[in-house]
Amino acid sequence: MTLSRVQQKEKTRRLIIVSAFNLLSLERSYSGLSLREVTREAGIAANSFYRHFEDMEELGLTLVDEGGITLRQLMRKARQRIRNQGSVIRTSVETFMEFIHKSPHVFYLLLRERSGTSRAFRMAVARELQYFIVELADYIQHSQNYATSDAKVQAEAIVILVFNAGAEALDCSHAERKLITEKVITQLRYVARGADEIIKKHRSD
Amino acid sequence: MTLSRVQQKEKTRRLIIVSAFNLLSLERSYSGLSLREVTREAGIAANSFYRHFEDMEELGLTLVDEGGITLRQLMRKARQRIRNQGSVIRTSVETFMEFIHKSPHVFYLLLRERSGTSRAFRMAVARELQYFIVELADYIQHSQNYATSDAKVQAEAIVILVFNAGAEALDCSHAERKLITEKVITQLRYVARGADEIIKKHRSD
DNA sequence: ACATTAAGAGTACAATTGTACGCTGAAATG
DNA sequence: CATTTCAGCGTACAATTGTACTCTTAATGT
Repeated sequence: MTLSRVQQKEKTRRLIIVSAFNLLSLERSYSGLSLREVTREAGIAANSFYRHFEDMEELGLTLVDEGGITLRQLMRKARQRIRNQGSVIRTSVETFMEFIHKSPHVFYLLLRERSGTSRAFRMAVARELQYFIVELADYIQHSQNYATSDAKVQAEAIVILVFNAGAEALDCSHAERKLITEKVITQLRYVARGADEIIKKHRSD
Repeated sequence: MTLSRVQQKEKTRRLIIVSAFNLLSLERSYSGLSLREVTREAGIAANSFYRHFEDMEELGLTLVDEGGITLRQLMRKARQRIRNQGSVIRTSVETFMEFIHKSPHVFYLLLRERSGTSRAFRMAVARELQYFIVELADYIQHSQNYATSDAKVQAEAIVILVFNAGAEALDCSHAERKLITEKVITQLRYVARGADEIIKKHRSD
């Protein structure tokens, strides 16, 4: 069975994307990757890269987009779990930790490029996190009946704390991860409770 | 006036350190720096680098240490301000924002190497942040009379939120910075209030 | 005063990089 | 069937890299 030209091209494109992801690790960031390394990993000629991407930046932005999709799929799964069993905070955090464990390459990318040297990358990652924040803010707003802005400030704090806990977990053993998970859950409870107290108090003025 | 040999050496060493710091920017991370770039900036021969540092990693760790010292000096200043005028949260945040504005190069380094590709770097930055966290936890513990572990969890959340706000502020205009400052202050109040409620409640069980 | 030491410069080299150019073969088009 | 298109390859080249080696020169130890 022979592939059509567009099918073949798409296949190679996927190959490049997957190879780039595979090269990411704790010791290797996207910005530290060379074009040639990626093509070597993909098993294609260095020049063929240009048939698919303008340069490494374009590939990188594509990876961030793909990573974002993975992240949002996870988010939906978390919401489903919450409906089935309960505890919003615990379920969200545990789902996120599971994500880091299962798709570490995606997390390496988002974590590093979030504060990397390319403004385009930083903004791309920020945009992905915004999806996360907006969805969470929406949930908070409706379940707690807060103003939109209040809910968003709270949601942002939560996402940042979870994200950082994820980063911290990368360098740790499995046992330590459990501790980090419990710690961040406590922190999120502080945020949730504090927001509740302050917003409600302010309301009764 | 001629310098002694050790004085001259120290002077060159400082020159290398300062040059490396100067090369850091929003678009340029330490890991993206080459040994030759640093020596070029310093105006010395590439090989002379080795008279002072084993490799770029050793220089980098030195920079993190120096950055940490700058950060701790700032911390002391903040505590002094608090004694003089009041609001712990607001004063701390504003001092930190001022630090980012005045020593952006140091902040670039800490921000990026915190989640960089070198484990040694990550641990070095984590250690610097730990100083910050421990001091803050100490303050909280004594002023609020919490258990050590409770205070530390809270302090960690606060440091992470402030640090992230700093990172966010880098890409922003002066006006937007003000908004970010206010936002993080709100978030810290949530944490402080939530911790207070939960810990006190737990105590009365 | 002389011998030693060590900081710093200069040259050299192999590796690796991004990318320009031209070719090939097979799919698409007419 | 003849022609066009284009994904992928190979070669080539200039830049840049880290670092090994040797030389110079001036401060230091005796």
